[in-house]
Amino acid sequence: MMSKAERTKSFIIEKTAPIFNTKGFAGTSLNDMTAATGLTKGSIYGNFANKDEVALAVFDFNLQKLKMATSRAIARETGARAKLLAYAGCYEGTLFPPFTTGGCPILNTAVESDDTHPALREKAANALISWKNSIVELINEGKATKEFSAAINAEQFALTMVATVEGAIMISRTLGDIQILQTIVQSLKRTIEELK
Amino acid sequence: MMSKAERTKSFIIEKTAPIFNTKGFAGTSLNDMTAATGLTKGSIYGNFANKDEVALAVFDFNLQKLKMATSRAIARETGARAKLLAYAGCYEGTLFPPFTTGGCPILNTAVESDDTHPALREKAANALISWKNSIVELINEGKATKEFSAAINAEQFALTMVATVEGAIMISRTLGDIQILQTIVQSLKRTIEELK
Amino acid sequence: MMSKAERTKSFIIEKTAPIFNTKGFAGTSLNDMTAATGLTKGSIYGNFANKDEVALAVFDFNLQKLKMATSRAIARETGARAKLLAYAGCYEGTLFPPFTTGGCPILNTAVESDDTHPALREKAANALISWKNSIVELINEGKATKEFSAAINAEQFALTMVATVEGAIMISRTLGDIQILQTIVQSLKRTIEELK
Amino acid sequence: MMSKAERTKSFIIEKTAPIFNTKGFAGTSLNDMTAATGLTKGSIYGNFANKDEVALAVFDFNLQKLKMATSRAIARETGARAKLLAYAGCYEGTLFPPFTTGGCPILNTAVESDDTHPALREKAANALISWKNSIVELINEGKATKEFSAAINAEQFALTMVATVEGAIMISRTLGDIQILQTIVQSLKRTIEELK
DNA sequence: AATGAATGAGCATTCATTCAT
DNA sequence: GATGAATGAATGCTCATTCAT
Repeated sequence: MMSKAERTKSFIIEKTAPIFNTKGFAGTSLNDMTAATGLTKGSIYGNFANKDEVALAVFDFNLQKLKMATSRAIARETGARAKLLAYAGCYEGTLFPPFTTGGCPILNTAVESDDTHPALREKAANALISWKNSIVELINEGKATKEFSAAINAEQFALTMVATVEGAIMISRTLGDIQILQTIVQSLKRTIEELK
Repeated sequence: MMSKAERTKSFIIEKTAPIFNTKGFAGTSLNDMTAATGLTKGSIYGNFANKDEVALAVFDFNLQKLKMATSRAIARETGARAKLLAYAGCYEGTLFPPFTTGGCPILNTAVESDDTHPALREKAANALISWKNSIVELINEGKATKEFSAAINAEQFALTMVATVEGAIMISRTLGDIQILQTIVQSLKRTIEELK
Repeated sequence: MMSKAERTKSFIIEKTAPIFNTKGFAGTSLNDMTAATGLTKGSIYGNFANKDEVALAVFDFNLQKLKMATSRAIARETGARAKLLAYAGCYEGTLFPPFTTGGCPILNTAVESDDTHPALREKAANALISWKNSIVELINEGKATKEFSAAINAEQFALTMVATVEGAIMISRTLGDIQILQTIVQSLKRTIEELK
Repeated sequence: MMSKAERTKSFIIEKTAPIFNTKGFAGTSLNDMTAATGLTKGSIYGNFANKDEVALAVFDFNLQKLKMATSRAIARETGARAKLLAYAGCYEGTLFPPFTTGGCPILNTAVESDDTHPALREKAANALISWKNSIVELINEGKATKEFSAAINAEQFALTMVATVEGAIMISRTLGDIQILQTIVQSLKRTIEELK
């Protein structure tokens, strides 16, 4: 069972996660955090060493949510191609409210932190690598079952797929038009279907 | 010829552009701006109404630089396919120092501003649309000259291409590895070459 | 035998004494105190009403240590002059680590508290008076045994001696040079030797 | 003529000097400083980089005042012994309000900063050394004019004199009794008079 | 057109203290 | 008797902005 401290930490993380994902790390103030949680500054500092620690925990929380959504979507399918298609598809439903507020946390964190916040940047980098690796693995499984040709450059394909999805989310949110995300994902799905 | 005021405005824009693109709008302080220009706060406020106005002008400046680089790359080539390939290729050299500091200004601005700064968000949105439209136009030219099949969904292709490039820049910068941008752009180029 | 509560109180006093003497009353935080003792804030407040109470007890503890060192040094000698010389001499070994950390607690407390903390100021004042009085007593003993002339102004001599020792400690610690304390104490000893 | 900035800096220094000398560096808050000056925090930070810089400037200001008082007292006299006596005497009038609030700034700064604030500690150390040196110089002048024997250990005498005066101020202020300072200084004066 | 100086709201963080368990 | 968790006021400092000169 969870201790009081663990419960409060989780509570702070859950309540501040959408704010960090919307306003960014620098844009989220301690006042925003007390307003969202109803707690005092002292209480937040009693549970986390500083704002950085909260932000890092929030990133982990957001990432965990994302990973669970994708792995659930993949688990439903059988066959490497079907799993890959499910992978591509699940971002349409996942990265918009109410499931997620403020867009893709990996994208947001990566862009804000790359020149300014090394600890967050590294977390975003690891998330991107792990995402890419899980796609590479799916392709290798497909190669093993002869669904895919052994000639496919799995690394290159995976990187391109991740790039396309992230770029699609960015464009879609900037133009305020979910349709665009769907259009680009549809294009990605065709590429997967045609993969030999 | 430029008036004194116009010259000072340009000077402020040029000197602060790399800072805004690196630290973001919220992360760039008036102190950063006076340090970069050697001017006083009063002088900056004598030439711009507020920090927003500088940021908007800086975005226009960064975008203009980007557009000139791409249009120059395209002008060199003949034929729609060759121009499209040149388009894809030119980001490799353009979005890293010394030409650009801090990555792609459209991406950075879009991600920071989408939920927080409507005026900047709109500028980023317009830049994305105009970028996509110029690709659509190239494809339509290719259709006219029979280089490309009339069946191609130009809108979808253009959006996907922009998304892939922007995502590639993000991943590449987050992992601190230019090679990744090249890998993804290579994949994009093959798609363009195979376009029928 | 000591009760549990008394033992904990003593433990807190011993562990925080060097911190109070080094950082001062205002400069020592409850966090410093929990770090030094390994106890929680609640535990400290369970044994003392507040930070003031700890500081007052710490002063008594430091003073007690000092008094024991001087009375032991004096007890070893016979004759008023010899005892006076021993008195002057013992500060050289007493007021530096490991015996004492942070210098003379009377001096430190007096200077910090004189305008800001009446309760501590009074404790320091009493310590100075009692110190002076014990010197006056030694001189009077010397007068009784004809070691010293009855004409000596004992009060004035004692005050000057205390002032000189305290000033010497201050200079020595500020310049980071124990030699200075020895030089001044040597000068004081000569005055005592020449006392008629 | 003084610039506005220089005048404001001086104003801040003059108004906060008695507070720093009374409450100490750590005990003086920015709020104390705004209350004493009537200025805002922003204005103070526009004129000084941080609280440290104000404290250092305040120390210099206090020291300057002290030095002017002593050098004026010495200048009035002729002969090394007379100057030395004047030196000893002038502390009685100088280190109490209205001339000085909070006691001797060298003593206060030295005791507070020796283990906690290296920059202030060094300023206090330099002040002590310079004070001692000026006494050494007076003694050497007396040796040159045959007022004093060449056998006097000037260094030792000067250190003892500084120690005695500083200790006297401390005791006097802690007991809240100016008489004590006078008693000790009288004892010091007799030592000077008897100096051969 | 530019400067120097000021403002006051806001920032992240630390403080001594309390109290239910 | 001790703990873990919370409080809210205070800390030193930075912010974008203003305006008399």
